Amino acid sequence: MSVRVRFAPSPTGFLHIGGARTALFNWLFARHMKGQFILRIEDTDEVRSTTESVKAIFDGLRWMGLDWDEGPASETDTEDCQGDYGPYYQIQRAELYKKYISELIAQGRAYPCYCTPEEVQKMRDKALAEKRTPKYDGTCRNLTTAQREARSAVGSSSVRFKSPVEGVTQFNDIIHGPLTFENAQIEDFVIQKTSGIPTYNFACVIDDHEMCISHVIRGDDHMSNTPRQILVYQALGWLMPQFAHLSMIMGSDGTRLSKRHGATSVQEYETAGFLPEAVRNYLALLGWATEDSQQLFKPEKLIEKFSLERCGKSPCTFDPVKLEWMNGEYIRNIQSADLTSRAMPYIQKAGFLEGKEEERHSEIETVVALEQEKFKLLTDVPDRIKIFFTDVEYDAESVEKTLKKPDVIDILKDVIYEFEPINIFNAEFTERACKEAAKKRDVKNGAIYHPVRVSVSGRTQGPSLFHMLEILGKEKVLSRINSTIEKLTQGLL
RNA sequence: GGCCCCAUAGACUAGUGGUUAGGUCACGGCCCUUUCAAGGCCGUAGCACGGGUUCAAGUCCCGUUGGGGUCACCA
Repeated sequence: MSVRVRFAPSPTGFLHIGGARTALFNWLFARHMKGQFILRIEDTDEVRSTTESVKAIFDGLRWMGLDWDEGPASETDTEDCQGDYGPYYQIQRAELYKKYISELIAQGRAYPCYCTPEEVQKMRDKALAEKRTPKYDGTCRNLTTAQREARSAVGSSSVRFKSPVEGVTQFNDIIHGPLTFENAQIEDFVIQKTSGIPTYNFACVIDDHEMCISHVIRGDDHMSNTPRQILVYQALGWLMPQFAHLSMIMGSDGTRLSKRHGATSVQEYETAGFLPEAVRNYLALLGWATEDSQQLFKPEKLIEKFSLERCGKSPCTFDPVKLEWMNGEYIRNIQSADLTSRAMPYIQKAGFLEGKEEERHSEIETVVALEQEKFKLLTDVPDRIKIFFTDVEYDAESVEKTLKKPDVIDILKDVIYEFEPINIFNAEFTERACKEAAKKRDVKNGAIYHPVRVSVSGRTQGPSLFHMLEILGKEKVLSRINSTIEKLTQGLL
């Protein structure tokens, strides 16, 4: 039997980092097993589902590089899909669910319930007040045909699944092993709302079966839903898929990852300058590891080595610091041309090239390459390369530390004296010239280097000095140093 | 509270009865270096606790504690 897995988000918000991890594990498993990865939109929540969320989910998955073999092909046209098991929006599969609801009612495995949400809520409150487990009391479970007819004449109904009152429901989770739940704990849950729309626990089963899903890989917050779903499989006489429940991702304080832990949507990570392959690599390591605890994987290696059996059972904490480290690793390891194109949107956003980014592409690439090993985020790129393209912005602290020392003006003048005759203004000759200046003044090289750095770049931190000078060119370097001398003389710094 | 799951350093984890408990991030030190990085070397730090089983337990069993999940006409 071929492997078919699905990612089935409900479109009620952006693509959350936890959802992205679930999608990734499904995708890795599908690719590893040479199976199918299916995207299904679970939009049975009529009030919270939005098309913006559908788009956000698509964008997030595409950015992560998680392509789906079957699923919606368009976020706007819900009819448009790829794959033979569509439609992939649940709201369009209403007839299918109705068919099975009728079947279950006919078999006596489900029944219409005329209790209103308010009445049910009252039961719940009462149970809680008496410290009992809230559970539907079964008012409508044993109605006679006559009673049913009478009640349906005056009002519409929801449909409840008739859960067994005794026995246990078991399944063998790929990650957790054998799991057992007592049926007595499971109430007669609603499978069709009064609106006629099925609930999650029902629609999910119908679709997983109809779409021939072989493995259900999802967060372990769904673990307690599983016995309910299994009951539905059994009632319908269907074989159930294999289940694999992934551990939850937590924030640094041990609570469920949420807004107050910082960025939680993959879109925010894109904006912050992360590379999708780094995010993917990091997320893969949250709850999964190889025998040798390898950290960095080429994309095809991740697919090759991934296995559900090696997924961990315990919850894990999301660590943004390690993600940043990993992003830096990826940035260092791609071609500088590639880095430059990926950083381009962030450079454009910074705005200092005023729309001339494309025509100055090769210049940019040169300086990006110079600084490549220092970037952790793509958003670091504009900040580090800016000095090559804009006028010097003097950093107050750097000025204080290096330009406010005695003799600095004379030192800079000496440097100009040494630089002026240089014809080939490259790293080698500028370094030689600076050393010469140091020698003549009988000072340490650093006494020359630091003032030069600050006068041409405005700060103490930056690229390798002589390479920076070479790229800047003789004309710019001399004019920046002269301008610094002038400002110093006039007391403007 | 009921039910379910989980438990190796601050974080992610390797480990399937016999290991000096390994790797990665973070942290500290040293080296390299004009700066910031990167890199190299070294280091601090861990089997939650208590009972069993066994010649031998991080590893198996039970309990305790702690953490998480879930108890909707949300998914």
